Amino acid sequence: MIQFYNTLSGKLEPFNPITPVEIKLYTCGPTVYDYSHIGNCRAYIFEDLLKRFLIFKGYKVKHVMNITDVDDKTIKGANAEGIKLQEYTKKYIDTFFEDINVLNILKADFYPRATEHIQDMVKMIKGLLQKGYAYKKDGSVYFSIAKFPNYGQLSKINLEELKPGERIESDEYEKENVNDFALWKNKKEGEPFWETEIGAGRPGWHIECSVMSSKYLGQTFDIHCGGTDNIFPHHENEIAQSEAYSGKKFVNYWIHCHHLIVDGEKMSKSKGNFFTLRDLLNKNVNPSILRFLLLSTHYRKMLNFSFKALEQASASFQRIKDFLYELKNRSFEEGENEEIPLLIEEMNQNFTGGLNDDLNIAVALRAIFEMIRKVNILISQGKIYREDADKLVSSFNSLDEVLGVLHEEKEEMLPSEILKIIEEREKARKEKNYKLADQIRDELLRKGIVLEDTKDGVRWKRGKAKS
RNA sequence: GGCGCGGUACCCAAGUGGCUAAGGGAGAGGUCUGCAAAACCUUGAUUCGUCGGUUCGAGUCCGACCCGCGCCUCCA
Repeated sequence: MIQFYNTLSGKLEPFNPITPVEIKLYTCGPTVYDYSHIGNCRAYIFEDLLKRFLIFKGYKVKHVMNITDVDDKTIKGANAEGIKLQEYTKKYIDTFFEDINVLNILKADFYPRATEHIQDMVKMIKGLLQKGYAYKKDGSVYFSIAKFPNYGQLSKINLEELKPGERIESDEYEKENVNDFALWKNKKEGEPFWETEIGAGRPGWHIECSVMSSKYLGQTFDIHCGGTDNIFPHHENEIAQSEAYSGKKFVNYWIHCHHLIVDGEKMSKSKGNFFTLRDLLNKNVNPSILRFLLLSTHYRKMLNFSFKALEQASASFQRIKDFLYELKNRSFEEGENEEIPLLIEEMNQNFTGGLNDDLNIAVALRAIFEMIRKVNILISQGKIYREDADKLVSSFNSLDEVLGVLHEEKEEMLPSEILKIIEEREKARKEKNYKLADQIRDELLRKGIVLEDTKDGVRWKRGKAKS
């Protein structure tokens, strides 16, 4: 049985899909005004883990992720560069796809864009006007939260106690109630707009998710994900719009991941601790290791990113890689150990059991590390045979359908000059010229290449460049 | 102010009523090795922020307090 923490109820709940045939999943996608930062990456990776796990459990998943390509920030960005909105957002849409690809995130089935669903939005807004949930004012359309008594159910916010804040003054739109939110924003100087039945203007932010989720997944669907900051007001407003319009429950399970902080502080550009994925790749951070790090903290816990944490994750990750390398490359005798299938079964049980429990990743990873230790002991006792090694490798590959980190990148080739150097060293070793051999080894170490002399010959791997 | 999260070994971190408190990293010891490195094995908290309480029994429940952090109208 799978259970998830549902923000709506504030409790762990058994997961019961609307139809077991196919789970309908909606995840809040990027606003394409900048490169993905590592906080975005964490959210995407969490959603990917969730989705992969559901697939691993045998479900089909229909996944929709929106792309917000018109909003205050994209407009501002395009204007700042003096280019058309589409031209501006295209760049970040492209880089978004590059980023999720680098992180080995499974593709969604649909990536609907706000600008391509204006007519659908107009239709929903018209419906809300007709039903009396929305009103027009100075060319804009607002949702009247006073008409929706359940407002606040997701965020547990009591509107009477919500202090309006200073934002009212800076808001140039007139609303009946400060907490009402815009469904449609009147045309404004210097902003793109659409001529529609409800007037010339552009959509408010929340309406796109309500429209596009129901269009592709139906008016009631299973899971909606996002970061905790989206709970209020974005997701609260989505519920209000969608349920007012359809009269049906919008989403059964709201699953939110917590934020990421850097060195114990909120990540912000002004603090200089703001990292995009690109920044890290430029620092030669291995994306699999980054994925492993972002994956290994439970999604509802705040994740403290630091370069020290990255190093620890790297060492931990390397332990798994070394184990698999050993299984694949060591020469084992023919035969099999009947204990192995039992150990594999135990690992699978523990791994799946952990993830069943609200994606408890720590328990799942423990299952893997316990397996590694047990098998390493058997290897040192000579009790692992060729077939066992093969079975173990394929069992790890199977679990990696969920983790998405171990998959073998293409066998990396070293530059031929370095291969030549390694050969030279081998020759020196055969001639017992250990002084030269050690010299060469140190030289390669400085270049970040670690050599290991094993019984089955020399092995190299990437390490940290040491001076 | 409102809502919420967390404080478990040097670091990260699981565990939410009951055998000896997971796992990973670092450290230490050992195996292997020409020596190394790497890898592998072994090793770690009489104790779970503080103080009370409930209970036969609490890190785990209740209360108070201390500390750190996040969100609160467009930042995942």
